Amino acid sequence: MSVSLREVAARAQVSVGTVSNVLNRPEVVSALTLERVQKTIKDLGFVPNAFARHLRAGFSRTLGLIVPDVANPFFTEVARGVEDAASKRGYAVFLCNSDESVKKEEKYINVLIQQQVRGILITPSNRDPAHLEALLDRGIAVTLLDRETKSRTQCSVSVDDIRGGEIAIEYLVTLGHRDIAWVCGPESIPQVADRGTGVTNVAKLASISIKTIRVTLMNAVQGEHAVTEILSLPKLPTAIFCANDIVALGVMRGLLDRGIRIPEQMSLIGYDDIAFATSAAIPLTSIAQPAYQLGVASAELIISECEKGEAHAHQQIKFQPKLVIRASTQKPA
Amino acid sequence: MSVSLREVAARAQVSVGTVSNVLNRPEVVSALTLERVQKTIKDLGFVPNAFARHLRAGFSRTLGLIVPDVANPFFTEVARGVEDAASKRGYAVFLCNSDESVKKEEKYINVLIQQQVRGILITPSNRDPAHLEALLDRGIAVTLLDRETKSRTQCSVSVDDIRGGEIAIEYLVTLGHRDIAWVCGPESIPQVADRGTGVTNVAKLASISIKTIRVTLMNAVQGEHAVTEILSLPKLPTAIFCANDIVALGVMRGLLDRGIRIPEQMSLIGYDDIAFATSAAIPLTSIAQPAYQLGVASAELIISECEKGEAHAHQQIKFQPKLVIRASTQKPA
DNA sequence: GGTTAAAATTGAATCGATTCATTCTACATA
DNA sequence: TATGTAGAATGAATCGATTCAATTTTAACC
Repeated sequence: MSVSLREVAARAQVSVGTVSNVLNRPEVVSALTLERVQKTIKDLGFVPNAFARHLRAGFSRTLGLIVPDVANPFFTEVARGVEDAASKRGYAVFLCNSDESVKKEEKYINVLIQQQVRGILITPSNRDPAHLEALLDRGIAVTLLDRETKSRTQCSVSVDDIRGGEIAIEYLVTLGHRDIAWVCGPESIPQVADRGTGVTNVAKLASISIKTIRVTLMNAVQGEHAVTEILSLPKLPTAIFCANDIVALGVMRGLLDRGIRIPEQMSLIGYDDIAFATSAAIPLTSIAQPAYQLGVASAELIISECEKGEAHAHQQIKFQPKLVIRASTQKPA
Repeated sequence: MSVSLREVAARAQVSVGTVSNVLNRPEVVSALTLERVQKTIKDLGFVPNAFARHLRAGFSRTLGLIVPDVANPFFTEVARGVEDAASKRGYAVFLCNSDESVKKEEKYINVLIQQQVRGILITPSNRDPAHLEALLDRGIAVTLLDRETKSRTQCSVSVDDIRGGEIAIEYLVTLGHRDIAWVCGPESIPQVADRGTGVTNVAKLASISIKTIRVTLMNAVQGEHAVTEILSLPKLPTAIFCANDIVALGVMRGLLDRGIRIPEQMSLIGYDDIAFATSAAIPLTSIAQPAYQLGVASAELIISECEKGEAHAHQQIKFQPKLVIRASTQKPA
């Protein structure tokens, strides 16, 4: 079936130890032997068995990445960043999709433990990720992704979601809006909660009141449904801020279907600034997050933790969101 | 660090063989012992080391999935299908992104060999995936994804891209269009080539000539660039068919920027029917492919191949594409 | 040629779960 | 009491790469 190091050794007339040295410490092998063994490796098409290697070493060069929804372009970008950075350092990545379900998340964590991953990058589904601490005892590093932690036993890479919420509402207020609806997902999602906090902060300062519409899932269909609720509000808002772009695109569709003009009759802001925001019916104003950077930073952080061990200092990296103005917002009528 | 089976055995006062039996053949263990050992496993938080297990077994329960672009929602959907199906059967999946580069693809194949994956699902970047045959000698099953194969040593799951190209042009011709532009990617991408064949087939039948615009990468920016080329055509087409939705969205933006109205002045069809096609500036008519199904089918196929071994009969599954009509197409002016 | 230090090579032990031939137990039957 | 048998439990050998103490080879010098 597959060629083992032992066979290479036999064929090249050297010991297994030497072949191992050729692979891992070529500098201690004589030039002649090195060349001969390398040729044999090539001839036989030998690829070392990562299982055996890591079984002995006690750890692997694989990472796990658990995100709530790969179908969301924001997380796809994050995943690309993680992958690129990991692959550059010789790490392979298991990508898992928790679908915002705590149960699925736990299942995947177990799978990843079995696979002996060296570290797990996770955007946890529940607010209090205490169960993650247990991983550390297993020697598995954990870095929170798109989520801040107060715990000093983990790294985290996040974007300032409170500030993001603030920026959005500040911008709308500056435009002159005073009746604003905030379409958000479950309070249990920390990103949503934080953006909501930002919304409230600014609302207080500007002494306006903001209507909260809560959807159960952050997808386009739910966004479309939210429109009905918005339109039945006692006082019609002049602007809508959505917890992410996907929901915003749903809301947009709902509004346009009912003949409501954007931005003339209703301004609309999303969150994430996914690539498709530009191609939307009305190019969508949004709060941009450095998704790819988020992925890269988190992968580098966790790999550094894996390799430096004790010498590693846990870090909390926080990126800043940015307002990207497009056609879906303007002054209220 | 991590608890080994040996420690469980010691603590439960049984032999390692018995613990192993508890895990893999509980029916041969007496009820009393079974319970005691299971309790110990729980107490100690023991999770079997997949490396050691698979090293001995000679194979793993992991699959590799190599796609040209995870950022493309079509492939994201495929990946979800693969993941769901694999996870249901207890398999973990490495997701790799080849970026349409043969070099990256080869690099990932090597990584996957090292990780001892049981099978690889791949949408190959080059047309003649001869190098994949070599994987079979390693005992790694290979299933082509979104790509047909004539080779009877592999399974394949694909969508009839020729038919897809035909459907699109047939529809445009039926509407009355006779001047059509076909915006496609590199000829080296088989899906593109096949769709092109479909385009040509129908063009011949209807005796119309179709202008081919080739972009180097299948992304929105390239689509936008293609518009310049289209508009400089000696005879302006009345309809454009794009090789995928992402490119189509780019073309749409390019057209709208220049004040060309869709569909009044120009009809536009995409391919893939990604979720965002609905939310586009002009909801996009597209050729739908059962992406999720594609993923599920391919994962089930390869797992069946892995587990049945010789008894497995290689299959070529082919799905049919479907026309989804939205607002971006109508009769020519 | 002899001595010694440095360089190169060797190969048995190891990682942890599985396998399977062997041993042990319990219990029914002669 | 002796015998047979099914059921349960055992533990050494195994998978393949790595490690490292021990050994062999090479080079350098007097």
